[in-house]
Amino acid sequence: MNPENTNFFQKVYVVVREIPYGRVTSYGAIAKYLGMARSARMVGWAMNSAHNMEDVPAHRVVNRKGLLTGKHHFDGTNLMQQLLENEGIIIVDNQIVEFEKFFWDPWKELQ
DNA sequence: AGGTTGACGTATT
DNA sequence: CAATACGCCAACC
Repeated sequence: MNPENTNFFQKVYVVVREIPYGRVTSYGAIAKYLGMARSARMVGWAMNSAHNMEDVPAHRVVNRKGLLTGKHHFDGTNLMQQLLENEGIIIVDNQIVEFEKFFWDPWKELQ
């Protein structure tokens, strides 16, 4: 995989790195910010590549519902939840409690 | 070269 | 209001 050829992936990494501590965002929000709101799935694939990127906190990115859909992709079964809880985010049944409260919208924040 | 999958989201029934 | 269908676009088989 050559992220260097795909600016889209680079942009995703940049946005994810901009997520403040104790905050989370959604794939759609990032996709929208990048102008690819129609393909939130690509953000997920970008995260998959970001798996090698240590600077990209993929655990802070969840789906629109605040559900940790990709936690299974992490090393540990509940590693993603552990990381989020470590940042003060409460998670119950793989879902972020008061997701809207912790939600960080790049379109709104960085605009 | 073609078909399927997927860390999603929105629309429709 | 819940469940299902479909569209997106890249990667994988």
